[in-house]
Amino acid sequence: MSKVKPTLKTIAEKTGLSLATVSKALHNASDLRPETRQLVQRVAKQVGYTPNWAGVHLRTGRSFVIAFVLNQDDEIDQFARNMILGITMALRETRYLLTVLPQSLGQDPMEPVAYVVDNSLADGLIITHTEPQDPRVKLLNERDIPFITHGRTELSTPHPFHDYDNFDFTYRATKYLLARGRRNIVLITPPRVYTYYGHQLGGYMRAVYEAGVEPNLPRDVDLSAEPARLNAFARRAARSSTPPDGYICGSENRCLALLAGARAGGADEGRDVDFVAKQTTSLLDYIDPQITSFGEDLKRAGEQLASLLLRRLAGEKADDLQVIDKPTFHGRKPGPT
Amino acid sequence: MSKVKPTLKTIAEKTGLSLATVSKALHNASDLRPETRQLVQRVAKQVGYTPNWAGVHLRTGRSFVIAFVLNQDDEIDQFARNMILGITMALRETRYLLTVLPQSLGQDPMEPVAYVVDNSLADGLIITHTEPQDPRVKLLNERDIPFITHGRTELSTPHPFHDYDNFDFTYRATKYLLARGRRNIVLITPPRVYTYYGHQLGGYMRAVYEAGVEPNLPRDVDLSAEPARLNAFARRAARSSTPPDGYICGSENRCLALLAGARAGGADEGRDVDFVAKQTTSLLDYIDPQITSFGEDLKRAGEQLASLLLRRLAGEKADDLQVIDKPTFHGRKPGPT
DNA sequence: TTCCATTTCTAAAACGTTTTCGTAACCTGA
DNA sequence: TCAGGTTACGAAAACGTTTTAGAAATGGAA
Repeated sequence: MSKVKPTLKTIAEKTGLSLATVSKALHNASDLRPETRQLVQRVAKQVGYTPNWAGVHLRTGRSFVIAFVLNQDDEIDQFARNMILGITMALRETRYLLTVLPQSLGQDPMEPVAYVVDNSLADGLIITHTEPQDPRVKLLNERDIPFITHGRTELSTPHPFHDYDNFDFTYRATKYLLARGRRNIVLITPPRVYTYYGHQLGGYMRAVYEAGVEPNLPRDVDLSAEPARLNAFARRAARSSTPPDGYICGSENRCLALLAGARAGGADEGRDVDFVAKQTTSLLDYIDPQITSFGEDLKRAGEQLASLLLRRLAGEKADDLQVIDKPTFHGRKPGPT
Repeated sequence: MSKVKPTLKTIAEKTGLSLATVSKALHNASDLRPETRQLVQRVAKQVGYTPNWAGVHLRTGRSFVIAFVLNQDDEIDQFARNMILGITMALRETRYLLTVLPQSLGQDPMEPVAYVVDNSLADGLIITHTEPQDPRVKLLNERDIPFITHGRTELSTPHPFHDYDNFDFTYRATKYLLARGRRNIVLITPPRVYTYYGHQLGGYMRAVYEAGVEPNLPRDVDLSAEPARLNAFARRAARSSTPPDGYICGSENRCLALLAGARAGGADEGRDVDFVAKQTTSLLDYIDPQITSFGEDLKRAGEQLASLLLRRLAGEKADDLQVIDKPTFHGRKPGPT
C-alpha cells in the first residue's frame, strides 16, 4: 500500500491521459469520449482518488464549508445540539462540511461573522438569535455573502430565513389558558433584543385583548434571566396578593423552575395555576405533572436552514427561501373545567 | 474600498520587497532585519491582510482544522452542546477551526472518521463514546493521525484521552445511598458497548460488595433505552415485591423519568426511594424534589480535549496527554436518617 | 586593496486543481 | 483531392503560500 495520496497526476500517468482530460472526465464533461470518461473513473476508483480540497479551494475560490455561529445563551433547551444535528443531516451526501464558531457571552456578535468573512472561511453562513436590526445581516448583505438566519429581521432587503411562528405559539397558548378559565397569565419573555421577543409578546397581547383580560407584564424583573431566578420569581408571585394562575414559557427547563417555585410558594399545579411550555425535547413526555406544550422541531429547523442555504448557494432568490414553521400542539390535560 | 482580498503579492508590491521576504517577515523569521519585519507587518495590518487558508493548506499540508465526531445518542444531558462549547473556547486565539461531523444512529461508527482521514479534512480528531476495542482508535493509530478520545480504551498502544472517573462516580453514589440505609439499589447502566459501562458497573459492584449487600442487576430490560421506557420500568419496579429503594442514573432527564415512574408506582421520593444523578446541567438546582448528584463538567472536558489535542499536534507524547476528571459532589439532602 | 564570512534578501519551484485556448485528427460533401 | 466543420484531447496558466538554494551587499581582517 502506497503512502502518498493519489492525485489527478497519478491517474493521468496510469491512463496515459493528460491532467486536463482526467479532471474533465471526473466532472462528466461533455466533450470527452464516453470510453475515456469510464476509463478515468474506473482508475480513479481503483486507486482510491479523492480530490484535494485545498487545491479545489485555491483554484475555484469555493471552500465547500458552511459556517454556523453557535450562540451561548440557551433560552431554548437543546437548541445547539438539535440545530447542529439537523444541519449535519442536510449536509451529508453533499460536498459541504460544517464548521462551528463560538459566539461568546460578552463578545460582540459581529466578531465571529466578521472573522468568517475576512478569512473567507465558508461559502455560506447560518446565524441564529436574530435581532430586528441585525448588524450581522447588514454586513453579510453588504458583502453579498450567502447566508440564512434562524429568525426574522425587520430589514428591508429580503434574505433567506427559517423561523418558528412565535406569535402563533403564544397566541394559542394564551387562548388555551383562557379557555381553562385562567385570567392572570404571565408570559415569560425571551431577551428583548431578539426579534421573536416581539412576536411572542404580540401573540400574547392579542389573545389577552380579544378576551378582554388585562395582560400581566412584570416590569421589575428580567424574565429571561437564569432559571434559578425564575424559580424565585414564581415563589414570590405565588405569595402575592394577585398570584398568577397561568404561565407561558419558552423552554421546558425554565418551566420546571417556575413550577417548583410556584409550589414552594404554595400554589398547586392544575388547581391554582397552569403551565404551557414550548417543547423542544421529549422531557415533558415522561415527567409529572403533565404539562401542555407547543412543539418546535429544532432538528428539522437545522435541516431546513442548511438546505435552504444550499439552494441559495445554487443561485435561488432570497424571497423564495423563507419558511415559517407552525407550532404543534401537545395537549396533556383534560378539557377546560 | 478595493474589492479584492490582499495577498502576499499586494504587500510585496507596496513594500518593494519580494514574496519570500514578506512571507518570512510575517512568520518572524530570524534572517531578516527588524526594520524590514516591522515594515511588512505594518503594511500587512494597513491593507488588512489575512492569509488564504487554501494556499497555506496546499503548500504546507496542514488544514488547521480540528474535527469533532458528534455522536447522536445522548445518554448524557447537553453532552454535545457543552462539548462543542468547550472545544471552541479552547480553539479561539488559535488558528484552528472546528468542524463537526455527524455520526448517525444506524451508521457505521467508522464512516465519519474514515471520511476525515481519506479526505485529509483535519489535522486532528476528537472522538467520543469510546469502546474498549475501538476500531476508530485502531485506524487512527495505524495511520498515525493525531487524535484524542473522550473516554478510555483497552488498547495497548497509548493514546491521548480525557475521561470522567465513572468508577468513582458510581462507587461514591452507591456508598451515599448505602449510608442512607438503602439496600436495594439499581444502577441505570449506559449502553454496554462503551468503555465507561464497565467503569460504572465496577464502582457500583465494589461499593455493594464492600457493604455485603446484593447487587440489583435487572436482566430483562435495557436500561440504556429511551427515558420513556425507564419511566415504565420504575413504575413496574415500584409495584413489585422487592421495590428498589435507590437509583443511580447518569443523566438528569433520565432521573426525572425514573422519579415520575416511581411516583406513579406509588413510591414516595425521600421516604421509599432515593435518587442520585450525574449532573451535567443546572437543572437539578431549581426543580423539586432536591436530588443529590455528582457533577461532570462537559464544557471543561471539551476545553481540555481540544488543548490536549493541540499539544499532541505540537509533538508531545501520548502518555503525557491523559487526564481523568473526578466527580464533584452536590449533596442536596439532610444527612442519613 | 583584497578576500572571506556573515547578513539580508530574492528567484523559482512546488503543492493540486480547473479552465481557456489551441491543435491535431477525423469526417463530410463537392 | 481538398476545403470546411466537428470531435477529442492536451499545454499551460493561474489560484496563494512556503521553502530551498543562491545572490548581493556589508563588514572586518589581512
